[in-house]
Order: sequence, then structure tokens, then C-alpha cells
Amino acid sequence: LVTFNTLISGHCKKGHMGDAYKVLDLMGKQGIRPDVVTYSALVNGHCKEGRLEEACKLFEEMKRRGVAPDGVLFTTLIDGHCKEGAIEDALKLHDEMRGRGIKVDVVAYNALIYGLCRAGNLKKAKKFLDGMVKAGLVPDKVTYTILIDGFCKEWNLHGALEMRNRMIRRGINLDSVAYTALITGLARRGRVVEAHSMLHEMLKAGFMPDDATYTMVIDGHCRNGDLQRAFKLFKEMRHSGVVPGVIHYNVLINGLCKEGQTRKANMLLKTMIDRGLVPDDITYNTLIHGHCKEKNSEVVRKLRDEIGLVPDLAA
RNA sequence: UGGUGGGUAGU
Repeated sequence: LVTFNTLISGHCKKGHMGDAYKVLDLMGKQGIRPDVVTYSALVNGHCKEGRLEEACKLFEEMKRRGVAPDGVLFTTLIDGHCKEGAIEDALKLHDEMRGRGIKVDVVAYNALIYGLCRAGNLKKAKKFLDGMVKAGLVPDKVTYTILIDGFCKEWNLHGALEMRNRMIRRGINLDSVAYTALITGLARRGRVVEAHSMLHEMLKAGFMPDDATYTMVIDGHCRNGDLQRAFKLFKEMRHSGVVPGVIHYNVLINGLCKEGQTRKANMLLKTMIDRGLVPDDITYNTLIHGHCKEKNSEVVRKLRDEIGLVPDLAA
């Protein structure tokens, strides 16, 4: 059973649901009945590919077959619904879970808080935070990071910073993900100076900013029209061991385009290709957008012919 | 053996 479950979970994580079902079939032929772990892996796979109906169908099928759902399976479903924006259904699942006497752990609360944040209901998200504490649970760094990010996305930096303080008061240190969530909030708000100093604070605290952290500080400088600092940081980040990736180039190309420096943007595109990076659809859309604004549709055609980039529908 | 957090374009 464990062997089959391991295989099924592997296929589901890769998004190869067809293969997962082949293994399930094989498993049945061996006379082994899928258990709650098998179903969780499959349900998770369907959730991650955005097929909630399939996930729910399996869930119902499992119950019909007399397999009892547990907390992990409920959390999987709750998270799947939250990510599709179906927060009301996620809350119903939460009720069903409690009705069955299944305990709601930190991971389940985190999934719900994430969903509430995505729905823009920060008030209720905070209530759930209080609720989990009252239930005797200890919010962890994921809980707080979700809330920091949630407040940032609502442009409520005050709320985000409050969450950071609550986190620290609980003796939880910010890690690089939490820092980046905050830095993102600051950078998008045009508060790059603070974002940049937070990057230094992070280094002092012993956390290595990673590619995402640098992306946002570089992007912040670009949004401020300060390409000098953006490029300077782009060079500096190598010293932190961060290898420039497609996203970093995309951010810089976008910055150049926004400043009307489309020729330099093209040069940067060539540079990234020379360095062995593969531009993605965002690179192309960014360039097309920039060139169209400059009424350079000829250049767009040239980029397509010379570099062979294919615009997608959005472009 | 299964579940939760951060980054770029357009929309």
C-alpha cells in the first residue's frame, strides 16, 4: 500500500494524473484498496491542476466506499478551494471537519487564513488567528507570513508590520520568505529605500536574500525610475550567490521599457540569451508592450524573426 | 506514503 501510495503521490506532484490513475488501477488489480492517503494524494493532484470538481468527486467516492476522511484530506480540499477563490466552500469544509470531530491543526488554519486573505477578508483572517490561539494552537511562521503578505496585498503596510511585530513577540524570527513578503509590500508601495534597508537588515539577521528578494528590491528601484540602483543591485546580488535568472532580466527589461529605453531593453534580451537563459512569455509580453507604446511594431516583428520568440495570446 | 507561506508583463 505504501509503495503504491508513494508512486501515486509522485505522479500527482508532477501533475501526471493519468499515470497516477494507471497506478491506482494496477493497485486495484493487486487487490489493494486505496486508503485515505491514496485519496489525499489524488485529491491534491486535482486541486493543483485546478480541477476542483474532480477533487470533490473523488472525495464523495471515497466516503461512499467507507473510507473515513481525516484532517490532512480536509486541509487539502480546503486549500484547493481557497486557491480557486471558493472561500465559502472552504469554510463549509471547515465546518464539516469540525462536525466530524476532526481536529483543525495549524496547517488547516493556515490554509483557511490564506484563503481569507486572498478573498480580501483580512478582518476574518485575523479572527481566525485569534481563534487558533484560543483553540490552544501556536501560530507559526507560515501563519504570520500569510498575514503579512495578505496585508501587503491589500496595501495595508501598517497591518503587515503589526503582524511582523506580533510574530517577533512570539519569539518567531522572520525567515527569508517573510522578509521577502514585507519587502515586496514596501517596494510596490514605492518605499524602496525601506525595502532596500530591510534587505540589509535581513543580511544582518543572518538570512540570505534569495532570487525572489532581489527581484523585488530591483523592481522597486525600477518602479522609482532609478535604473542605476536597479542595475547596481543586479550586479551586487551575484556576491550573495544569487545567479541572475529570467525573472531578474524581465524586471530590468520592464524597467527599461517603462523609461522608454526600448533599445537597451533589446540589448538586455540579447544578453540574457547569450548567457543561456530562455526568455519566457512574460519577457516577450513586456517587450511587446514597451515597443507598442513607442509605436515600434517593426521592432517587434524583427524580434520575432531574428530571435524566434512566439507571442502568446496576451501579447 | 498524503495537506499550508514570498518575486516580474498583460488582464
